Amino acid sequence: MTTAEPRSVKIVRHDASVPKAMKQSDEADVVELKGAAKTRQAISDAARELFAHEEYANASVRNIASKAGADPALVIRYFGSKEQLFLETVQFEGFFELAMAGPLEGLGERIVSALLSDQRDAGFSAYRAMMRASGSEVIRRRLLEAIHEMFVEPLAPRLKGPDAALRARLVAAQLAGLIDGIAILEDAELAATDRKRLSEVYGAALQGLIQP
Amino acid sequence: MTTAEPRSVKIVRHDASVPKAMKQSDEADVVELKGAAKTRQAISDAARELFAHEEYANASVRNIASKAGADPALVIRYFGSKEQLFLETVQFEGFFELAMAGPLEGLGERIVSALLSDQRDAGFSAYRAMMRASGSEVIRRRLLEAIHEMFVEPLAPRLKGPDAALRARLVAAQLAGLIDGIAILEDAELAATDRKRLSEVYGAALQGLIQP
DNA sequence: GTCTATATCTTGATAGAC
DNA sequence: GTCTATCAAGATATAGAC
Repeated sequence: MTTAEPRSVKIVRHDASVPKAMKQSDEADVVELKGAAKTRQAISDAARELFAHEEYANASVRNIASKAGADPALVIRYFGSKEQLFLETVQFEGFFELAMAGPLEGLGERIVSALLSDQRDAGFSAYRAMMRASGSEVIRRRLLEAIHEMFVEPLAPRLKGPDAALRARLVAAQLAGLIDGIAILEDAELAATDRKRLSEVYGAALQGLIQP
Repeated sequence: MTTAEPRSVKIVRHDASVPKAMKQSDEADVVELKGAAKTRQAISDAARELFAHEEYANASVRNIASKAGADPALVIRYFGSKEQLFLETVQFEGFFELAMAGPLEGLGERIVSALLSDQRDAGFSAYRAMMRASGSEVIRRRLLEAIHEMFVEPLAPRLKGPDAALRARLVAAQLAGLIDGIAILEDAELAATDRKRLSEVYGAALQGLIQP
């Protein structure tokens, strides 16, 4: 079943496959993967996909290996454990940075809008996967850290008035609640709502905490 | 091939030391349950407790039975399946009704305040349990129904202005995000925040959707 | 480097003795 | 009514042949 054919695949290498040594060049260089590196990448991709759409308990090592066209034993061999594999593959991307970069005026609407356009991408999936796996303390803490890094830390220093840190954290909470409804509970009415309208209405609620 | 060796590790029966005062609930404890009804009740209580604090996959039938001091076979016998047991035990209570009953003025703050005082009760636990088990479509739908019954349906008809139904749904989303932070991710900073201050700040954000 | 084979454990659920 | 005994399936993880 597995490809004994020595075909190589072009991928963009991030820091995921780099153990500990810091790369001097921070450009994402395109490399040709062969052998173990290729297999490892295939496992990583398959894991990201399965963790995103399946339940944590259901995304088994066997299923991941099968989807990757690799052997289950290699999954453990390369990543140590299933939980470690989860932590290395399920990550957020900086898709809020653009929205966050602009002025405080209209920021609430831009954040919601950015979230809604990510619907098929990594943001929703990572949050859903981590919430469903939040019985694990390691994963729970990872998600909490991500929330602080993505929202509270960039946003809090910019907010005027009292309780800036608290308000920044609560903006993140508002967003989390929206993801709960759309991406986790799959609320059909919410998903069917016009994005622009949703961005306006909910964005105004966020804005109420950003500029009280 | 199960263990032919007579191991000493077994399920400890608590018959000799049954904790009579397990729950001090002031409801319906006047009736002494006996036999099957008593066992069923013990299983139900243990399940509610375990589903609330453990991961769904980790709250096994065996663990539930062990905690209830009953036999694992009886769990299935009485409730049919693990999922059915979940649906029969994990339920919301109407703890928002009081807050919802008052005037629209200050409703946001009252809702948040009601939520925060429930911290140890059924509301938080049920939401956390259902979110973590949201890989099951049945459970996912149950939670979505509860959100609509508790929030959208009572609230939407009272809201003035456009998008009343959407705004009511989004108020529920705001609340869900707060529960995510406090009860699921166990954000220490959020939990340590003064309740009154939190009710005021986040309540104002809710109020922005209730009375735009 | 990869995969076959398996060890070990746990799950939900069932059958039948007591 | 309760529990012993067990099933069949599936999980993670490991050892060692190729």
